[in-house]
Amino acid sequence: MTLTELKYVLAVARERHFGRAAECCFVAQPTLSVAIRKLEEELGVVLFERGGGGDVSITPPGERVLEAAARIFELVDGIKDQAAASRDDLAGPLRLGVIYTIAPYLLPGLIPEMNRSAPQMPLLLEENYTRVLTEKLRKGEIDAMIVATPVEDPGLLALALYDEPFQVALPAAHPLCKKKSISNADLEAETMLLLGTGHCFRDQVLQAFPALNRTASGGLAKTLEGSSLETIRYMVASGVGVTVLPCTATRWSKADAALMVLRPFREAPPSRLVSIAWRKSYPRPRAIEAVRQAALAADLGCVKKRLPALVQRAGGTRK
Amino acid sequence: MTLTELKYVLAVARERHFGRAAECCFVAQPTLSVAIRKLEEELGVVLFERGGGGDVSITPPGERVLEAAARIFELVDGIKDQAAASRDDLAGPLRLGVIYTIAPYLLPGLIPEMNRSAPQMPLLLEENYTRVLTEKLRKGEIDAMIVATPVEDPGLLALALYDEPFQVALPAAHPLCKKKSISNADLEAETMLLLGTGHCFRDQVLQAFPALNRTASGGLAKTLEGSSLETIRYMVASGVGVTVLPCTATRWSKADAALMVLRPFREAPPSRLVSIAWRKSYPRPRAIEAVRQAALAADLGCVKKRLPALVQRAGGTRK
DNA sequence: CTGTATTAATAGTAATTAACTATCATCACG
DNA sequence: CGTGATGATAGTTAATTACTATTAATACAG
Repeated sequence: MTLTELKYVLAVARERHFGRAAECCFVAQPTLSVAIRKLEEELGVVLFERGGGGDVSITPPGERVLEAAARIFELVDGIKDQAAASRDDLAGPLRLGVIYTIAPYLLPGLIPEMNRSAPQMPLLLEENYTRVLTEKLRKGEIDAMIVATPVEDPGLLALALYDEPFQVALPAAHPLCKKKSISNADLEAETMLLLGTGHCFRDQVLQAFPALNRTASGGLAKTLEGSSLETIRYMVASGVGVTVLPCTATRWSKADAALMVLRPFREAPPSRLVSIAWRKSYPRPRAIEAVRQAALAADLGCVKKRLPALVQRAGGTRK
Repeated sequence: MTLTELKYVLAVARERHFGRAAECCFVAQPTLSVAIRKLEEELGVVLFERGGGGDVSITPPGERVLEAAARIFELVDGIKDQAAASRDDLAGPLRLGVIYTIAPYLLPGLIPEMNRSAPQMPLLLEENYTRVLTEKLRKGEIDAMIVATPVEDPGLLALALYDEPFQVALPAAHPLCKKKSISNADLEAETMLLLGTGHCFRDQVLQAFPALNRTASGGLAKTLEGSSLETIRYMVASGVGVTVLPCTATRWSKADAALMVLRPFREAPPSRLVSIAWRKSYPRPRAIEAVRQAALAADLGCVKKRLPALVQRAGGTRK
């Protein structure tokens, strides 16, 4: 049984005439004769009674085939309609994961931009660690992620969004406030507040200032498990210690500004590269591109936007 | 879009693996790759995400195709099941027309026989005139008819069932009762009770005794419009006149036997040939045969059953 | 009754489509 | 880095489908 045969059955039943039915189907009459006889032989049932000179009439079993065939073609049309509706990459939800240290600062600018540029594509958002997001992305549990580490997974693609320099945040009363800029040596002598393990930003700060990594042995860094950058910011404001923040996390209120001071690095400032990543096989590339464009359009203050040309291709180590 | 393609979609979705899905479908793996890509291109939508080394996952639009495809195959299976059920000629109702002067005498014997030989084939019965039944048979409004005139319609086939001789029915007090048999001359002198126009039996009696046809000019025949043979029988019993009956209509009760007498014809007895007819194109020949066998098996007393060999082919005049 | 027109079936051929074998590209895993 | 597994691709063969031409059967007109 084929859909073509069923289509012919519908046409013959409708026209009650093989010749006219053939015209409707844009085929020659013998095509219908052969196709319908083939189906009749397959089913072992005569579907039409060909009355010599008179017209063709449908038999009771033919009637039943007809009903089912009509419903089959409703479903076929439904498939085509839904496919046409799905053809737009920017339709249907996109599951987007964003790491903890980016989401609160990027999303307020990204979401309105997406609502404008892709109103038919609701974002299903998830905040999590890079490691978890990468795993979920691989498994297809999310469709894209925005992270701040190089994405080297084979099977994933990534594009850089922006470069985010770090700055030093000091309590307003801190002695270092007197300096215009902070040297690495200055910083390494302070009590540094850090995010808990798992946060990539913690690792990035530790990598930039290896000397901080002396916690166990009398420690200059203080790890705050289960915290967020916002929590750390409040602790700085209350004078507990100093910290390093990505610049997107440094746009605070006037009230906060009275309690905290920002200082640039004297030496080459550390920074992190924020990228969007997705499965190489993900079938909606334009959806990714829309998110990328929205991220580039979002007002993030201090960051250096990356041009499309600066593509960071994942799976880099091996050629 | 073809049913084969949809079958492959179901298999790949079920197995999440092109190779295994191909095995399930008893085809080679490239067949699936090509077929599914063809469908994806036709729909303009990616149905499966082929994840490099990992397994295959289905996309949201693929999911929707899957659901529709599953329902399509339910309907396809339904078609096959119903076709299998319809394959038996002796299943499903048979619309049988029988003329007024046969039905009351044949059906009491035919129906139980049919219930025995074809219990899955209910008979939808209609009593009517030969002319009306023939028209309905041609139009496909009934499937077969039992009549007593030669069926000459091209497009129809017929087989003789039995030969039904006529007999004379007289009121018990009638002078002719004294005779052992009735001559045509005797009969033509009597007041003959006849069915109304339209009944073929009326015409057959008039044809056998042309002298009766003098109604207008002082009439020896009395036409009873809208009556049945039973009504005529009662009128004979009440002494209104004599009549001629087919022998199947002469099996009456003892009470009736006290009021009416049957006499054979002296000369070659007139008779009528009862046949079953159907459209040449009717697709259930075994259903017709079952009715024919049941009619031959029915106990009709006096008739001469026709053997299958004595086929009366319709549309006879032209070779 | 005979020729003509109509309609579906059949035969034979051409075109299209589907499937197979062999091979390749990609990626996961020791 | 090889090795094994997986899906894609290429080229060929087989099967199916559709077409043209013709036939058979019937209805209809003269």
